[in-house]
Amino acid sequence: MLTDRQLLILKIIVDDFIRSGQPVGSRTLSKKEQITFSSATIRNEMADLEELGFIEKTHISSGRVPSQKGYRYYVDHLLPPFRLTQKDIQTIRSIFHEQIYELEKLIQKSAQILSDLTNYTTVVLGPSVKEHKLKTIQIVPLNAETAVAIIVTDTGYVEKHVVTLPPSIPTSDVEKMVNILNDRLTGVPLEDLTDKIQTEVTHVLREHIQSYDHMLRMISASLDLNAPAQMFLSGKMNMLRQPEFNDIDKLRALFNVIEQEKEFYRLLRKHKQQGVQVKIGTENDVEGMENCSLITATYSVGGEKLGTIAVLGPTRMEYSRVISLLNLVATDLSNVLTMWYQKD
Amino acid sequence: MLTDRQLLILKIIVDDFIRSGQPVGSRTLSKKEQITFSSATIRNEMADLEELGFIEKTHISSGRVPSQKGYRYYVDHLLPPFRLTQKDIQTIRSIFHEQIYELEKLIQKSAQILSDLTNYTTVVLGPSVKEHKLKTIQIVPLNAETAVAIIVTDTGYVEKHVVTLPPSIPTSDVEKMVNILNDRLTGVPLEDLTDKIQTEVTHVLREHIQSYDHMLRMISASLDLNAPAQMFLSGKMNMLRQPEFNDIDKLRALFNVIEQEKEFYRLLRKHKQQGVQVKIGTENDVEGMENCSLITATYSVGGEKLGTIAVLGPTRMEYSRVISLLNLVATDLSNVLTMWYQKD
DNA sequence: TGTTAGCACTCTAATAAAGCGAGTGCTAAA
DNA sequence: TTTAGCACTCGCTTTATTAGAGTGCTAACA
Repeated sequence: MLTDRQLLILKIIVDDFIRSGQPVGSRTLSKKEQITFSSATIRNEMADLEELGFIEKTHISSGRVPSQKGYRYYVDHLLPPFRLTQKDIQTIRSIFHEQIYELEKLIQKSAQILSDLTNYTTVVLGPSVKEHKLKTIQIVPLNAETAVAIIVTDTGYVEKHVVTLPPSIPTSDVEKMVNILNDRLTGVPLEDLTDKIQTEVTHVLREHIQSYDHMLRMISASLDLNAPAQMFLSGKMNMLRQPEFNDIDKLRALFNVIEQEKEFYRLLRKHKQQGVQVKIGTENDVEGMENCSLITATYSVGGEKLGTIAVLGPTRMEYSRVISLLNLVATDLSNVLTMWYQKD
Repeated sequence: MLTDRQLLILKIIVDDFIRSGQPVGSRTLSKKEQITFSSATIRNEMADLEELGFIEKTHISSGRVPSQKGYRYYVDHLLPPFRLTQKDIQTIRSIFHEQIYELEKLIQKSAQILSDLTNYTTVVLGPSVKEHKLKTIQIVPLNAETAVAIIVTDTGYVEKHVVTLPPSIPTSDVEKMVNILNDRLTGVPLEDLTDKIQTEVTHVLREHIQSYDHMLRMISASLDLNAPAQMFLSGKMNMLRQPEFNDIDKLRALFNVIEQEKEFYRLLRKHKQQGVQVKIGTENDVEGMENCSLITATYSVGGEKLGTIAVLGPTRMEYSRVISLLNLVATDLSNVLTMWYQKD
């Protein structure tokens, strides 16, 4: 559909605009060494490209700027191969050289490095804990009335919850209950806990424990894990440095979205299959993100998706570089996690 | 030193400027009902006030704006009594009506409500966990090589740390160790743990446990609590709405400080004694906070300071209202916490 | 037939000029 | 001591002007 010359021109326009942020004119283009024809020819080609919707003018006599469709085509067909510098690679690898054994910390660190390297914002969707299996439940009484209920999963995830104890319950009962719970529930995925308690634990408790109903309510409350997967954002303030958000109103609109987090949650969850995905401008279908692109990748253990890691930047984004960086982080992260969890 | 009339004028200028954000001229002032004299008189008085350094002009023929000294005097001597609305009071009280049993959540909620009510940014310095006493240590093995070490304090604070286990250590040894640690260390303030382990636990462990040195190192690592007290920020983005930060560069400078967090840590720790403290502009002695004021208050249990809660806003801040709100939150928070911890 | 030089034209952004209005300081009168 | 009056200052907005970058179109060229 597009001639080679048109592709060349489109590619250079996008590259140049991503680099400079300025609309690209025919004269500027004609000076590029890859270009062997005159500015007049370029003008003709640009008029065609504009008619086809790949580029647009900011005003009637301005240079051209990639349209959303133009970016899309660029990302799909024209992306120049990008060689990460050794320094970038080393910076990323350094995350995994440190002795970090906690999933959350590892994820946070990844997000931070990625946002530092790209100068954009990184969003990570942590793994849903629902599928993690219970390792142990502990109830630590603090005083006569309150206790901390602690849940540990096979992945090392720890959740705590301060609860009230029934008045004057014997300590032995608490211990008994903890034993029963651990006996029956170890290895059960967190999302099934409530059911399992209903079907298997209630009747046992009823036999052995005073005021078992209060205790049950309490334990159910602390197991109320309808909490969505954790999300980590890093480098929000990098957006302050993007010239497209020099306008305070655009900035406000953007941060409204960013602070919501809800939308990101939705967007990141959408990404199911492997590989890197690029969503440009309105493709994200979020108000306030018209001028942003979101590049997402999943990380996984042994092929099974754990979560999503994404970079948010202006549509005028260094796609090539960001995709490479994101890819590296995601695969490294997956590798490390796969190693971790294959030990079991 | 200042005549009553000068005080009146100063007060109205500050009030009006805080309200409107516009320099206040003699004509505007003369229309206020409290003012019984002419604009010419006001001009004379304003010239004096300016000479004394309480107000300044933004340019040679502009209205007057409070100087830092002016704000200082206003806060120290002219603060109008502020009656919180019933609605504000109820909103704040609602924090404490909910069944929250966790210190962190309570603090976060307080910060959030305070930033919502004021439209400024709230910073809270959580209690230092150093003085909390150990309730229990648990070590939950995850697989052959790793385990989660969990520390619970008497305040319900939980800290976890994933650690590596010595190769092929018997489970019984881990249990033994946990028993020994709990035996010897329960009730010890966290900050003394390392010492206590050195003096009291090492020799016992040596007798009973294989590869006790690895275990010791491991447990020490997970007790490495030189982590500073937690800090919570809420409502950072409220600053976007302050007209003084409409300028993108000022905004950047401000967020540089906010994101650092280090400076806040320093500032909030400085506040030792009871009561509300107001630091205006350069009084904070932090680059980038010249246009900001920080109002701090401490919260405490039974008179003993636990942490600090603060509101950050532009120097053109609703001092009266913020002080009242902050006061209410801090005292309510103190009351609730005192109730909690007097149960022991 | 595709390419290019040339040119008139358009529009932005930067700069200058002009007028308005809010506010000041000073003077002289009450 | 207070106030009315007035000349003056400056920021802000509006209007004009200009320079420059870029375009589309036409006609000539290979």
